[in-house]
Amino acid sequence: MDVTAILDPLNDAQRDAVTVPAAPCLVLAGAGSGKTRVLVHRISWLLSVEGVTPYGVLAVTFTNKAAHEMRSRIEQMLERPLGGMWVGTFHGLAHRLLRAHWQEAGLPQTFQILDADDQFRFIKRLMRGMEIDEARWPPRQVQWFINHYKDEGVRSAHLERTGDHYQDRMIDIYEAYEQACNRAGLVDFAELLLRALELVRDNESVQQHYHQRFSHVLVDEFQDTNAIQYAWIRLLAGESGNVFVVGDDDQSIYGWRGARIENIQRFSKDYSAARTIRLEQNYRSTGTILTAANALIAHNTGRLGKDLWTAGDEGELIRMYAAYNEQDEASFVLERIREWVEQGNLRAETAILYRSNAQSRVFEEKLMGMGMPYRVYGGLRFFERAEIKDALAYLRLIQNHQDDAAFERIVNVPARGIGDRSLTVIRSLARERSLSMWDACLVALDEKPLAARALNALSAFQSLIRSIAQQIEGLPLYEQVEHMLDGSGLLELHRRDKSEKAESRLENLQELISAARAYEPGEDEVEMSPLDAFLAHAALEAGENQADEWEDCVQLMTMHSAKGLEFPLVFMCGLEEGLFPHQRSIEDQDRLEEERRLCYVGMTRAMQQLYMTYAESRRLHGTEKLSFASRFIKELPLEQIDEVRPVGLTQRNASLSSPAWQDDEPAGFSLGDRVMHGKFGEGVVMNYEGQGSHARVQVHFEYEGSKWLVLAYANLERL
DNA sequence: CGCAGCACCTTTTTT
DNA sequence: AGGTGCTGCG
Repeated sequence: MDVTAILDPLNDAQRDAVTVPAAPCLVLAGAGSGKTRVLVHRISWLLSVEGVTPYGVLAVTFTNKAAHEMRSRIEQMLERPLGGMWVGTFHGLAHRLLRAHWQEAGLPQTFQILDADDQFRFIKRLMRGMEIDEARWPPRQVQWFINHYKDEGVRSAHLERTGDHYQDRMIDIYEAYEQACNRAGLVDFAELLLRALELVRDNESVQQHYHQRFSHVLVDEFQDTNAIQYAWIRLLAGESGNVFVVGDDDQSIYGWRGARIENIQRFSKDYSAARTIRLEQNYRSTGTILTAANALIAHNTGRLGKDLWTAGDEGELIRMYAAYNEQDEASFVLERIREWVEQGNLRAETAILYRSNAQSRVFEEKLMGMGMPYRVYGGLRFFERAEIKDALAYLRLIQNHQDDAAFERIVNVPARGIGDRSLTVIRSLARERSLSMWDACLVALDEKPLAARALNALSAFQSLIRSIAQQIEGLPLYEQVEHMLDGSGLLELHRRDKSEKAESRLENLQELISAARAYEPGEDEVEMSPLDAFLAHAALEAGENQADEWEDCVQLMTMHSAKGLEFPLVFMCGLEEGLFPHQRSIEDQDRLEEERRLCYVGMTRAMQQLYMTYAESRRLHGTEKLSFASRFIKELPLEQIDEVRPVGLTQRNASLSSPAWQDDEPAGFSLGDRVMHGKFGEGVVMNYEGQGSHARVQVHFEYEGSKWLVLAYANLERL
């Protein structure tokens, strides 16, 4: 391999990172600075210049997409397949470890993976069995509680009961959940990571093996790692290992699901010899966009610090549009897209970004109306559809009769006379004797605590599962799926249903057969049965967000899902206080800063042109609400902004001299100030408008909620 | 057992 | 507003 091919396309900082001598290294890679390129070239460098074998390399990402892309780009560069190298997601690799060492990990060989939805249902069922009041302990919160602690590496046994009834009961449920999962051979997403960590940590020989094996560990999107993922990296790489992590603290937007932005700071402490390399040259956006994005993110505190720059043009100003309402906002955006397309550009080059999914609606209606093709990201993925999950549950139960989650899901789908009454009896039997539902059925058939009719139904169900299991043994995977669909009655169930939805469900089930036919186990899955591998694949890689034929479409997505993508023309919509930053994040400094990072992520998606819009009035949850321009707009430098005025000026803020969103801060108060009010108590300044004696501030009070106060009368005291 | 009507909630999402 | 999930009835 020619070294020049690896180094020539790189700038100085990138080259530094790619060729850094084997030692811990932190690469702070700004948006659009060639992060993936650095990772790919780094690995190529290690393999072709440093003489590292693929076998010794571990590369971890968060998403399957990133993992696939990384692998294929390395292979393309080196012009050979890279057997032996571990490239995958945290969860995928953890799964691989657990499959390889299922005995040491204390799992049954046929253990199955619970996705978030499976886990939720399972928790709910479990709580019913425990007769826990779902109003006091909402299953959502229980799920959050369990995952939160698992993400921190804390098991129920580590938690102390303090006498706080709420907390203690949570721990009880957590404990029962762990037991139920163990009994059923089920592993949720957080468990994959925790269990794999414990496996490597507590098992000397396993640890030795992987330490020796992985001379180089590389991590993508490091700012998104949670506590356990970080522990995992340290454990696998060893204290002085060659860890090469790439991330951007300014793009950390997943704190709410456990990501620890502090891991970036911690890295330099834990690996004191670590070099830090900054990639600040941006290859994506215009100078104008970068200047504005830099200015915005500068409002955050505790950054590692980084300013993006470009060798390219300043480009056009950022266009700001104050819409009258959300309808007007959508019309404005779509009109601009129409012009863009008329000028001979692609629809697929444009993206409409918003903070929350509900905002897509207006755009969709209008796009539909004008016959413009579009694609909305997000929503249910293939393997998450109800009919597909039913089918998978059959396969799981066939594979492992102890799988209670699967059992509960399909025991009466299609209806076969096993009602709630019967199930309640079976559940309590299972609980009393620590049995799986399946085994509890066997006991019930023996002890007959139910009417003969119910018992017959249960017995028939078990025979059905057994007989399908028997029939499909040894068949090719897709025939196994085919047989199951037929034998279970699932196909028949949807065939009989004459609704439109049932038709698409049938199509999806057909598609499942095709997916099984097309499925090829990865190199790490060859030792599993094809069916187990397929089931794991379905859970870990839920499939495309939407089956997309490559039609030229306008792209609609949340700013979260836009991360990592780029578009020549970007619209950021709904930049209003309460929507973005979201109401729930406004009062907490850390969460507000995460919102600001999200705004930064959104802005840095734009290559050539960026539009930002807000609506002065918006219909949300059925009610009309007046709103104010987002503080993020006010944080952008005016020099980079071109205000697009509607033809007949907007209702409020009609002055032409200063931008519509820019009110002067009222004397003595700025956003985020803590204030005291004689009657309402303590609060935080959230917004302001007007001037002089008309100046008003919006204050969020601890107990009274948000209020608009006229400064001249309110007599606020700053704290 | 299935369906209809009603209360409830509503940020972001990957694995 | 709109979807979801639960309750109560036939």
